[in-house]
Amino acid sequence: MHEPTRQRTGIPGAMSDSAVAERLRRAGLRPTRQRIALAKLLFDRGDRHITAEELHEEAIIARVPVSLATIYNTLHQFTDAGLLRELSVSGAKTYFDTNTSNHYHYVFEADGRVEDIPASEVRVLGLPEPPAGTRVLRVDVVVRLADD
Amino acid sequence: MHEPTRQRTGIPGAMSDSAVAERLRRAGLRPTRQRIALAKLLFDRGDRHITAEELHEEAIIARVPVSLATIYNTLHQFTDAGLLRELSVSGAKTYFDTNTSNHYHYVFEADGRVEDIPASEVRVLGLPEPPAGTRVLRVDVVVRLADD
DNA sequence: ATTTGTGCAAATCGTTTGCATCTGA
DNA sequence: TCAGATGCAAACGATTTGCACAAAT
Repeated sequence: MHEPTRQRTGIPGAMSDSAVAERLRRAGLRPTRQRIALAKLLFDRGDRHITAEELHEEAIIARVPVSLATIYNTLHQFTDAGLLRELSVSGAKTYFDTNTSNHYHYVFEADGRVEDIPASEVRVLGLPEPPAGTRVLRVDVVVRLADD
Repeated sequence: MHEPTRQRTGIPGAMSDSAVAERLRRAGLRPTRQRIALAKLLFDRGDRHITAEELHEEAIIARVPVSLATIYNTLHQFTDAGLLRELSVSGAKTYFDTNTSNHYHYVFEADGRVEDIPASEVRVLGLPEPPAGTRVLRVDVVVRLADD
């Protein structure tokens, strides 16, 4: 139960409020209390896939009272600002991915969990030209897994 | 009334009721009026991607009064029976694909439309072994397109 | 006769919106 | 100050569910 983790601050996270504020500002977002708090929850822990509901709970636990509406607003603003990526991967809920770089996902059908496909050299070959008048925004690859 | 055309055309469809009934029976489904009617709407026209709402409208137009609840039930039963494939591809609505073979999709972000990637030699290379205790159900590839 | 399917309306779930109230630059 | 954020509750759209009724074997 205890990792050799010296300090939970060796993790990517542990940005100071002002560093987070600066990051938000650079993204064109006014650094409000809620946005700073949510940004820290989102980005202080490396790559994660999180739903609005989950983030809301974390916020409450972290004693950052935010309404669900604000969570949704914030997630979408962060997405528009390029800080997050939206994953539409399983039917119902929407996941937000703190890793906006090019990568692919596992989806565990058993519980709907989403995870990155690790260290992969995954490549998609043989894609035809996109239809006239359109351009490729991105290519999503989802590997659906069932319990063995 | 009259039977203007026995087989509407060379289109895949035009299965007789009894042929459809047989197909349902083979899939382990009791061939009821509604299921037969819906199966014909779904499968008489080659590959399609359709939502519950859309199928409901088609059914009404085809003078097959079915409730939306039954549409949902039927789509899921067909999916469980392997007659359809569920596509969770864009946030809100769920698409059902009458083509259950291995193929990939375009999603037009502009309107959420889904289409098959045509005649493709698409291959996904470099996937790692699935995590212990799991097996790959399938690999989905979605190419998201925006208007140019 | 028994089992299974169907229709309806109400219920649920995730998400969005309208609006009055705050807050940060 | 004052545009922009936030909270709340009501609104929403897609899907599901509970239960009385109807149809298939």
